[in-house]
Amino acid sequence: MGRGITIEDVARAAAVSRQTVSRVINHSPRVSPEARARVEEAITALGWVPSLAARSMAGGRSRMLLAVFQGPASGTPLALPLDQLLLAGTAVCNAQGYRLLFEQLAPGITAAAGTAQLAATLGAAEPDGVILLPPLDSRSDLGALIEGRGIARESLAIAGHAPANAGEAAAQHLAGLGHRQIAFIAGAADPAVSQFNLAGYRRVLAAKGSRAHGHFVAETPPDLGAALELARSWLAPTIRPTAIITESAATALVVLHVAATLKLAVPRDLSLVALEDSPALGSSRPPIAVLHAPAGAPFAAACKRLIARKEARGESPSAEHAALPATLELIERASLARAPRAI
Amino acid sequence: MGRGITIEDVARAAAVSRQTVSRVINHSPRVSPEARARVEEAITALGWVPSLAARSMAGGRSRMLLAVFQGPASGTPLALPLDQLLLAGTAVCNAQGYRLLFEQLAPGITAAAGTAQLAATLGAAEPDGVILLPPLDSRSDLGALIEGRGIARESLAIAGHAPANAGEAAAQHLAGLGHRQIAFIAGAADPAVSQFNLAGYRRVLAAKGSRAHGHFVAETPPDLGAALELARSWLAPTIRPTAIITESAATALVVLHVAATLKLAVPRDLSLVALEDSPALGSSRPPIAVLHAPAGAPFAAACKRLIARKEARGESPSAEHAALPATLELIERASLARAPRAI
DNA sequence: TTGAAAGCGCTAACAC
DNA sequence: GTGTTAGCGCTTTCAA
Repeated sequence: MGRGITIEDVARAAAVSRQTVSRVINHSPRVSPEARARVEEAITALGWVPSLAARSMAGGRSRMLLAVFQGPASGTPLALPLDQLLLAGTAVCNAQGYRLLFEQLAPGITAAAGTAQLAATLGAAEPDGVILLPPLDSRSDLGALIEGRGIARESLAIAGHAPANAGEAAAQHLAGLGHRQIAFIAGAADPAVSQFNLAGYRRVLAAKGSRAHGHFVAETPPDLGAALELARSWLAPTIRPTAIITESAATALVVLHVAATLKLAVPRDLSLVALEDSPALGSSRPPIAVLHAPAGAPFAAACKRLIARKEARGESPSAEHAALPATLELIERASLARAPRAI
Repeated sequence: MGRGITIEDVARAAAVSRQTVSRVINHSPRVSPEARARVEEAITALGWVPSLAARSMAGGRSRMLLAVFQGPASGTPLALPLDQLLLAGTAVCNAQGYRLLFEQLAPGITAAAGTAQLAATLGAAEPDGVILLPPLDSRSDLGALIEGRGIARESLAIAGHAPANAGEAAAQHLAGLGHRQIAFIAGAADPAVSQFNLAGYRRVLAAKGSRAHGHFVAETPPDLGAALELARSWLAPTIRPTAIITESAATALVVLHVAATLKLAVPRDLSLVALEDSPALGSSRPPIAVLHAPAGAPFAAACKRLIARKEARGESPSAEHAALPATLELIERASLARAPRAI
């Protein structure tokens, strides 16, 4: 039905010129209140929505952002929480009248072919801004290509690829609660990430003069059986951790279960933090706290910044493109408490 | 650098008119081989990529598909494997020169507001086709809105919302392997899905004359402790299931662990199938088979069909929009075997 | 087989 | 403040 309504129709209905309609939808101050009112009324009456394609052609702004990521090797699980990015990103973009497009660079693709693919997309879609997702954020050739076209760029660094260290932060937080006997159980999908977190954890304990990292560390992801045994062997003795950091959500649940069987109350006798979230952690008894890098928020922030740059007519494409600091988020849940007085 | 190359530049370089260039990129047969060759050479030489916006305006085809989904209520995990859809969808679309856009309808949004939001997006982006993702696939008002604009539509039905019943299929498969004592442990995020699977499972067992569904069924998702107990209580006795279906991946791992402690060999003494995949299932010993509805494939198929309809100049928007049958995929892994002779 | 003309719907300059 | 004039880069007629 509504197909075919143009700015012309709106202009006629409001008895103004197309330009005035254009000024209204572009928030130009140079429109009289009366005209503006008539135009807005006509717009809603007709249900008109300006065509992105037309605006793109005429205005030189596509109101479109492009997020580029590296596709997973076949069978490999994707390292990126794409759904979170999509959710957070589209929400921000849509709110500002922008669209967000995702572009997948084939996993095993050569540098040259990848550049070509991106170049093609840039040419076709003419995005107003591009976000390079890890591990592409470090590809300077892609960055150069983008900025060479005069397009704004942001690079997203997230957990594991990032300066922020969840292992360190978790240990720090627990130490702040008075804990000294803090354990760590690896379980990240990527061993490199585990090493990174582990190093951070060790740093904190060393700084606090604790030697728990000598006794209470599992460097490799345990399966269910191993995790059960491990937790039992740590928690049954009198000298035991008062807090445990687990990289995987599953292991956190195992620890919780073992604690329960040993009559250890969480969080009174044992604090628990996972470095990975999962719905199950929120519904366990008690729910288990999580410290992780929320990918959605920084991504949304990157989108916002790109849009702001365009809106501000700021023609500073190759300006700042600092990688976002990977901020960590602590989901406080009932599994955290101050350390018991003496241990 | 390359910014500003237009069809005009290519035409000049190839010593033809713009039309000829246009014909070449649109695969018109009415171009001489020589002209075509010159044009193609010029295109690659200049690195020209036709502007989507311009093509959209002039041609009436945006080469853009829109996937609409319902956003998750805050805190709620998304019911849709968005990343899989994104991966599979963009791959198919990009291969055909199309783009795929995702639109999120606010979760608690009213029907009217949802329609308005979709209408706005349809007007702005002018997609060539729209895919309604569950649970939006059943919203006839949205379907009508889309087709009213002359836009092709597909609706995707996936697991749980779909005719295909993973519980039934899993039971059927195990029965085909000779199993009669087949157990079922619920664990889907959505209880309605569990009910659905459970019903299917019961149907199969009843048809086979088995009464296992009287003894070996857990209707509510057990937590870790409950799952351990449950598995032990079922597997320790002489009369026990020879196969177990678990809805959650985590529970499958628990069962595997218990079986190991009881010296039951999987799959010799016990077959195992999960209705949810997870990387951990692939790396357990033995790896655990999965039967699930892969969302990516049917979604990609829907994209393909929408594109094909456009390419075929088939102006049959309100034509067939049959919901895709939710196909199930069995990932055969070493956890499946024929039932032991006697039990 | 090819080219010329005429837009698609909107915005950027300019006038008024 | 408002209208007018040109296009943006491509495809669609229609002629040749």
